[in-house]
Amino acid sequence: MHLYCFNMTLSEEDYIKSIYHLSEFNSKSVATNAIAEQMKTKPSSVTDMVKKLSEKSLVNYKKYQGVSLSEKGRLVALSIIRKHRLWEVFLVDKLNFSWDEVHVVAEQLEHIKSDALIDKLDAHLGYPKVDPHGDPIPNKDGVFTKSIKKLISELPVGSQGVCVGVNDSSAAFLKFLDKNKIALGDTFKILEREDFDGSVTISTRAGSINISKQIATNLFLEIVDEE
Amino acid sequence: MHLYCFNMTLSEEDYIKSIYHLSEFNSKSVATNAIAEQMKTKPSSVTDMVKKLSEKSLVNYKKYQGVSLSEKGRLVALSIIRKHRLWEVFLVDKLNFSWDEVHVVAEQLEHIKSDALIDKLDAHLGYPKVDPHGDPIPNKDGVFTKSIKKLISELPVGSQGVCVGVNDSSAAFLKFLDKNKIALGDTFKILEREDFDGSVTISTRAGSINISKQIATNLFLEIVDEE
DNA sequence: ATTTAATTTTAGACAAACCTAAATAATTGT
DNA sequence: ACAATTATTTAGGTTTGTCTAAAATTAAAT
Repeated sequence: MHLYCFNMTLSEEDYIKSIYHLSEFNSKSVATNAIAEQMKTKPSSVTDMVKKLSEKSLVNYKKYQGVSLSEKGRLVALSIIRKHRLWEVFLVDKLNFSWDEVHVVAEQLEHIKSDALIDKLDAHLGYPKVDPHGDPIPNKDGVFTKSIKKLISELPVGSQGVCVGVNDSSAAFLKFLDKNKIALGDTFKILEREDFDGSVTISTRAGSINISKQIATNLFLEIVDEE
Repeated sequence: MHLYCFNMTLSEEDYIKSIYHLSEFNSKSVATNAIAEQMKTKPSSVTDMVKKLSEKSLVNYKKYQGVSLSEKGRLVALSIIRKHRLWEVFLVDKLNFSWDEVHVVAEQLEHIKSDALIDKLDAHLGYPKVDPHGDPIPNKDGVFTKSIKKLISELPVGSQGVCVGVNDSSAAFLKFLDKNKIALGDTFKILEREDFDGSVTISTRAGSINISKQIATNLFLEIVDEE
């Protein structure tokens, strides 16, 4: 038996992905309203769809009790996320897109149905482990190493890690990073944090620089060593 | 004003493409039944859709008189075909798909909406002029050099050309070509044709070989020089 | 030139995915 | 504990793209 079904509509896939992301951290059940907000639809539409997904055993659902993904649903979600992130790597590594442009296009590409395509794309990209934002790419069976990606503002002094992503992906912010010689893949160490303004001094290849709290809350590090 | 509209549904795009292909050679108007057969739907569904496309000025349509693409519709068709063929090149050149596998996947990829994506893909592939089947790739403005691709069986003795495609793309046929050292991109010259069985002698890099009429009716050459 | 056959269109229905408005259940505040 | 608020569901309607069956038009055949 195949792990996930191919006969899913675009809309069904989007709902599954949405539910996955909403329950990614607080692994409780997800509220109808929360899904409606994320999907930019109305709660009544969500109820309709959730019933449908429940009949397909993709979610666990009891009236008024919220929704959670079944194991089957979780695997579907992970296969979509795998595709999304592989396409993002492709767009950045091969087509020279910048971080902030890839999401919208990947949202479309993630729905392409072809196992062979994804296998070959994966090989072509050299079996990447993370996407351009530093998020882990699940393997074929939905297995992935949980990211220990954290915002600089949330890390203690002494932490060291590889810059793997941004929170704010506006053109302005990316331009700022460029000007300050901060790039994806660089290794940083957090040297000092000022209590009064939350600014942080970090060491980079180009020496040490001080970044504002606002910047610190928008840069993700993948932790290598935490003192 | 943009040359083609982005707010088209998947189904609308498929109909436009279908009408384009049906009127590609006999440039008359296309019959409702013909579209229905190609699209694997019923004639009544075609009538509905054709009315809709007519209101959007994508086709010329008068009751009981058949359909033809408007200039606008033709440009939409060519932009879809451009995408389809670029993706086919990508699948073969970069992901190592074989000729016969790419069509189905490209049918999905051709609907991805992003100008930037197609521009960058085009550049990444080195601005190819033809797809893996030897069919020409229209440029951004829908301009393309009409292919002078012909079956070996239809060419006179003395013709010379580059092998650009196959008619029958079965695994068995592709295997046969492989065994006889015939590959896409090879230059052939037609040396002789036997009247009694239609078999043809062609010169290849590896010397001259005789191919049966059946093979000759399944191999396309892009003509370089015709005596 | 009619009749027959084939093609095309209309009319009415259906499923998917959405909507609004009203009803019901759960939660919160006092 | 119970009224008020918020969250969720139901009921009924819309649009898109499909269908079947019947009616209308065109083409073919004798």
